[in-house]
Amino acid sequence: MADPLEPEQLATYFALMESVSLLHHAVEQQVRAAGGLSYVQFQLLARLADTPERRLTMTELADGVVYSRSGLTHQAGLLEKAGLVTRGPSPDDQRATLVTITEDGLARVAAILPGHVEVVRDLLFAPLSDKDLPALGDIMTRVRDHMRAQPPRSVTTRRRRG
Amino acid sequence: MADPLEPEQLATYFALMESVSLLHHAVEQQVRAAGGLSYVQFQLLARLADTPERRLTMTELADGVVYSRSGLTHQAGLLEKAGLVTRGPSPDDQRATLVTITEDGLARVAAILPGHVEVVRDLLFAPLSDKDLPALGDIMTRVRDHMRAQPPRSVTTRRRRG
DNA sequence: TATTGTTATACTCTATAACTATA
DNA sequence: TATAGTTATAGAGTATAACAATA
Repeated sequence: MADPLEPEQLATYFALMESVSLLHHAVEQQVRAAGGLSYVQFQLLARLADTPERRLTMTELADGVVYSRSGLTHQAGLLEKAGLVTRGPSPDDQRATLVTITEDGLARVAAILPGHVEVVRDLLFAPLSDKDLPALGDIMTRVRDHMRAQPPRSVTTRRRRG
Repeated sequence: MADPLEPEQLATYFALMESVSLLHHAVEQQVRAAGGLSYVQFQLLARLADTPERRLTMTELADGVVYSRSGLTHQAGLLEKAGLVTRGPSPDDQRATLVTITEDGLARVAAILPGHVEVVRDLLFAPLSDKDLPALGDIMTRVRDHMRAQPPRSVTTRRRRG
């Protein structure tokens, strides 16, 4: 289990991390320039906009975007202060908070999206062939699902070598 | 140019970003638990360790890891204070600072690496087939090289639609 | 003039722990 | 007891602008 990665694995890992770092940096700038939001805030809004009901509980909203409850509370507070979402109690579960995207929030997403798509296309998809797209999509979907299924693997839970 | 991404592109983009976000979070925790470093600090050390001379100028060191000079100065200062690197003038260019990894720095990298590799293998490579690895490596290498070749694309430089 | 790097500063993000309230 | 969320707080990361020194 302590075997080193093969050189090809290592190179692939590094290429993946650096590519996404560069892409993240680029879209972060675009989102901030076009909409005055951080990428995390944009992701949260985009997620809400993509929901039929246009609302999610805090826990649902956090999933995959933010890794601490307090962090999400903070970001949701900023979005609410900016008038892009509202927060209210859930009828189903009195403990839960329903976050709903406002018209302004939808407009903000719409204002950011075209430029965002342009950056992603120019940086990520431009160098890919027609064959690469489904291959990458298939691989990354599988990887994501695998990671989601993993136990949180928090440091405290982590077993050191079996 | 303002055409939306095709659904397959969008799904691929999201899967890529979420996967790497999860992976980044996991390795960040591993690096901090095993070596008391942030991922950026580990990347800087690993980069130095991978160099024949075991030293690079600040500018060379920054490349692809950090996006502001002051940020690198800050991180290099932390690494120096921890005794993991030393900084000194370059004989070739009096303006440049040569950053050299110390024995302690090399030992720190060595202490982190096995667990790091384990996390990467378990999270990223476990769900990949023998065919997927070269495919992903090829694609991400191409994407990275393409992004590196791009003009910085800073917001101020960015042209809006040709 | 352009480049390398540092400093000072300010801001954002994130995480931890303690807490309230509901299931 | 466990879960949903908030608050307060502290720490780390990052970026901007002004600066000094060398090419």
